[in-house]
Formats: sequence, C-alpha cells, structure tokens
Amino acid sequence: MTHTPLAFRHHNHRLCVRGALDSARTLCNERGARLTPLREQVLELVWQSHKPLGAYQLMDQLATASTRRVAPPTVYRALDFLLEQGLIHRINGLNAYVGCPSPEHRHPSHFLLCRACGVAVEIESAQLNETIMDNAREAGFRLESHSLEVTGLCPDCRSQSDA
Amino acid sequence: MTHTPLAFRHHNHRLCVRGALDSARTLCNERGARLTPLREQVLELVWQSHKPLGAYQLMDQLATASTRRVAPPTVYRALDFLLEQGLIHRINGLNAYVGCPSPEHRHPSHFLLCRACGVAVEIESAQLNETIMDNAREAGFRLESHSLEVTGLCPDCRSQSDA
DNA sequence: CCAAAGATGTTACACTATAACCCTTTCTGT
DNA sequence: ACAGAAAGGGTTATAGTGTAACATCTTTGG
Ligand SMILES: [Zn+2]
Ligand SMILES: [Zn+2]
Ligand SMILES: [Zn+2]
Ligand SMILES: [Zn+2]
Repeated sequence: MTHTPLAFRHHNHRLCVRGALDSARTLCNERGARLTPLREQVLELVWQSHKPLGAYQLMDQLATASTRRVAPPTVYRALDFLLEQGLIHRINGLNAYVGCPSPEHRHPSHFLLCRACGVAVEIESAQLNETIMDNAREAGFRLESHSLEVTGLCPDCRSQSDA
Repeated sequence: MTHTPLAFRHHNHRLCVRGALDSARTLCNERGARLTPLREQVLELVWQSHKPLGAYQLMDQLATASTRRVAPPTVYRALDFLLEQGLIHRINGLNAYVGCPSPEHRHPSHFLLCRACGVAVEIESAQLNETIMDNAREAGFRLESHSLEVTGLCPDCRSQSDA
C-alpha cells in the first residue's frame, strides 16, 4: 500500500504556510522564545515551497523584499534560531534549509529528496527510528542525533521519466 | 548482544591501511580504472585514521609530503575519482572524507560518528537498508541513493564521560 | 611515431559560513 | 520609572569549501 505524501502532490500550499506560521507562533510563545519579525519573515520565505533553499537565496529574497542590503550573518542568525526551535531542518547534502511540518516534538531529520523537482518530504517512521537505534546500540554507541537523506525521484518525476 | 566495531577499539591500524590499499589496487585493476600515484597517495592519507578528513587538510598534508605547492583541484579530482570507485565516502555533516572498508560492492553511506574522538564507523545492515527502502516505496518514491549519519558517543568516549 | 584521451598543474573565482565589533531593543529586578 | 543585563540585529571583514577554465604533460592504442 502506497500513499503519496502531500508535498509530492498538488495541494493548497497556503494551508502549509499558514499552519507552519501558526505553529511557530504558538510554540515560540509557549517556550518563551522570541519569534521576531525578521525570524518570522525568514521562516515564511523557507516555506514558500517544499524545496530546500540555500542561505544566500534566502538572503537575496530578504534584500529584495525589504529594499535594504542584507548581510549573511542576518540570515544565518535567523536560521540558527529556527533550527534551534526545530522549525526548520538543514539538508546537509544540499547546503539548504526546509520547513519542518511537525515542529511540536523534536525528531531526527529524515528526508526523501527528489533530484528532479527538488521537493523534500520529511519521513516520520517509528520503525526507522527503532532500526537506527538498534544498530547504534549493537555497536555500543550512544546515539544523540541522526540524519537520513534519501535521494531519488518522486512519484511525479518518476512517471515523467518513465514516459 | 553488542559488538564494538574495530575502529572504536585499539587495533593494528596498519592492517586497515594495507587492506584498503590492496583492495583499491585490485579493484581498479579489474575495472580498468587508473589508480595513479597521486590518487593512491590521497587514499593513503584518507586512511591514516578512522577520522574523516577535510579536503583542505588532505591538501596541506599533500603539500607537506611532496614539498611542492598543491592546489584545491588536485585533491578534489583525486577525491572525485575515489568516490566514483567507492573507495571513500563523503560525510556530508562534516564536509569530510573517510575510507570505505568494503569497496568491493556498492552500498549506501551509513555511519556512526563519535562527536568526541571523531572516529567514523560504517554500518552494514540489511535490516536498515530494507527499512529505508520500505519507507521510500510507501511514499511512491524511487530510491536511488541514501546516506545516514548518526552522531553520538562511541563506547570509549562514552565511558570517559560517564566517569 | 602520431593522434586521442586521460591526468595533472595553475589561476582565478563562486558558494557557504563565521568572527568581531557596535549599537539598539527588550527584559529583569529594584 | 530606572539602571543594568541580556538578546537581537547591522556592518565589515574573513575563513572554509568547492569549481570553472585553460594549459601542459602522460598514457594509450593505432
Ligand atoms: Zn505545501
Ligand atoms: Zn521535522
Ligand atoms: Zn584501523
Ligand atoms: Zn563503504
């Protein structure tokens, strides 16, 4: 049985954005973390699609949006905050950042990355976590965090390439 | 039942190096790939320990060893070759490279990374591969490659920190 | 030997990220 | 309200990682 994730299908992305921003405001409020206008703006830019964006792309868009010059530390500091709060993830294989759809609970970074369309989809699988923990334990290793990046073709791009 | 991997224990590392270089020569020979002196030297440098090394560290060591100036493309081209041949892996989370202990067969990059001592150990687990493939399949995703990086403490560093 | 392909040298540059310093805003306790 | 502390953000410069483009040298196969 297969179920194509939302981000791989056509969907009303405005709902993704609204949900992400609402969650972010709620969570930061609960935690006493300060979701400043700048940080919120960067989060919204990250959420413009499900494709991970690089820090310099975000910087350029910030500069365009605000008609002022924006230097790297500005965007990196915002990204650091968002990473700390678990509101975004970093995709190491792409040097890029993408919004987290379930920031309420901390979790490792597990992604399917379509090399054709660029969309990143987060996987949540207890089985996967278990398997990884089992393998670490078997080696006597104390696991602290982990990241999985799976590259390939999403259902859409796959059917295109089959044609 | 736990079994501490070799690289996390004291061991005769000369055997690791000899084995890696012998395998590399054999494989490249079989494949008609040219393991030139430079490439072999880079492979040997990568194998100086089980800790992933950055391209610029390797470049500096190359320069020191050969008493001539070495520019980035020199080491990156050698690394590209070694990656293509599956003789080394790239650790994305560290921007660093480490030798592969079983280059005979192509396989995904699955590592345990000790944040204290820096040692990287490759995991080979059919169960892990299966679980990852299952999760990809369930999303209708055509998997082409994957990389798992687990960060934590190796058995040694773990007991140090418990003390 | 010659031509073609492959490997390496060389220069310059692009992309990603952080250090250090300063000023402003916000919070905290009185 | 006030002073002092802490956090956020602007600015400049620089560190770290990786590639493009082109020249030169070496190996390979006829
Ligand atoms: Zn969406
Ligand atoms: Zn997430
Ligand atoms: Zn060893
Ligand atoms: Zn390997």
